[in-house]
Amino acid sequence: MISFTEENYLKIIYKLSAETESEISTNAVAELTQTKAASVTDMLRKLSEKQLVSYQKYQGVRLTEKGEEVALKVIRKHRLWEVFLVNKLGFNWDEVHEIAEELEHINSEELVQRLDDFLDCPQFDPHGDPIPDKDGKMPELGYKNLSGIAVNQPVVMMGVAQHSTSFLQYLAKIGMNLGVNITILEINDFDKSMTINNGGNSNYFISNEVAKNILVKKK
Amino acid sequence: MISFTEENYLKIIYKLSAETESEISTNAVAELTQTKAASVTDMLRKLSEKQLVSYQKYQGVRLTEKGEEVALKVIRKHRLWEVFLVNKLGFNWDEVHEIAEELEHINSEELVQRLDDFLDCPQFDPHGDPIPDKDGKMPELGYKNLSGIAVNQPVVMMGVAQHSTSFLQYLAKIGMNLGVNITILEINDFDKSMTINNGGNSNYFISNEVAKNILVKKK
DNA sequence: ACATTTTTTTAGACTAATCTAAAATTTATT
DNA sequence: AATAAATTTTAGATTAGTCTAAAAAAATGT
Repeated sequence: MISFTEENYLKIIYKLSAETESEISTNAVAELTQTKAASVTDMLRKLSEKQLVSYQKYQGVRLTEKGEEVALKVIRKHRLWEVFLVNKLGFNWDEVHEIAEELEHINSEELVQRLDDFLDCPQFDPHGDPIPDKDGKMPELGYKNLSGIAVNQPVVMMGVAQHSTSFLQYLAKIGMNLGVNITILEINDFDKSMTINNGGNSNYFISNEVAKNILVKKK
Repeated sequence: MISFTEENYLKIIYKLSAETESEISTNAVAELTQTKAASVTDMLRKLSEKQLVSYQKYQGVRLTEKGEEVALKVIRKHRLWEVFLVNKLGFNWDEVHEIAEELEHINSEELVQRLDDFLDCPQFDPHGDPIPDKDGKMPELGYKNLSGIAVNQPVVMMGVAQHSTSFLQYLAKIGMNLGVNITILEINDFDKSMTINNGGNSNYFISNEVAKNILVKKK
């Protein structure tokens, strides 16, 4: 049996692994789980005993195949529930993360499968994140973040790399929704902030911090 | 903050209260929570401190208004999710209880309200149990159990008083679904078992134990 | 009414997940 | 390479929810 808490640790280690090649540090996990490093150490030992992670003390942690499988199931559930909340219940994309954090731990393979069918087997959640399929296969997308795109290269917004309510609300306010066409009009050398057009009459000025968290593909 | 576990205790005390006028005994709670009496005593003291129940040691327990409010919210969620699982995801009525036991603890007023709307504000769950409204008001129904009905009095099946998988599967197998017309053809004096017709060509013989758990209204 | 049985509570212990403070190890800096 | 700084682990404590065994109270049966 894998507890609610253990599932959260695995999910977080998975997410950190997606950003780094190397082992994940105790502190990095502590930050995302909102606990102290000492608590993480205890949990890593426990997960290691259960063969869900490979962990040597002071050397960081990595998911085993079994651990990755569990993490992907949790992520699958999280994202499917988000689709449900937005597409069926009419929530906005900035309102669903917290609720999905709870729903992702409901245990029933049958439920997940039926939910998937009910939603017509969506490939992406409301933030553009890919939804792993039944076997944990995650579509590789090759999206880039807006920060690496050149001036005048037309792109389409496909997702976000950050899910905080405030960030999502900000994007909604300036009309940055999934699917909009974006062109960078000018990039400031010193801080990489940029002026963009996203289809409307007026242009927007955004910081590099924002651009880094917007995922796009070339047209 | 009210924990998952505390919510379960309150729900169970509510259900026991619906069957009895007097205080609920520690043992009765222990049986339904699947814990030992000693654990129940501890929890009752805790709930009492939180003003969710009124409890004097050795004197049994009763919900306060605040406690009843919480219990009704949990029951509302449980039953709404059951409607979702059956009406939207296509589960059978005997498959949903366990899953709803988990879903009922998801915390979000907004979610409950939107779910309610999405399901067209149902008044009854798939077992015929009434769903409390937003303010905790539970429609009084005056259903009787089949065990108290006279021979030849036509009635309609409206619900069940027991939710075990095996019982529900048995009912489904003999065509006892919500809404069917039932007539008692004969009652055996010694054990109150009975022969009934429920609309089909063949009649069924059911025990009093079964009859007691079938809720009906007169036509 | 008194003894017996049943129910309930107390006392003390256990597990999971967390914490703080101190010790150990690794990494960075001069 | 030695020392300082940062990170990670250990040790010991805490909280929620549970348990068993023993004690206390209530209910039951002559």
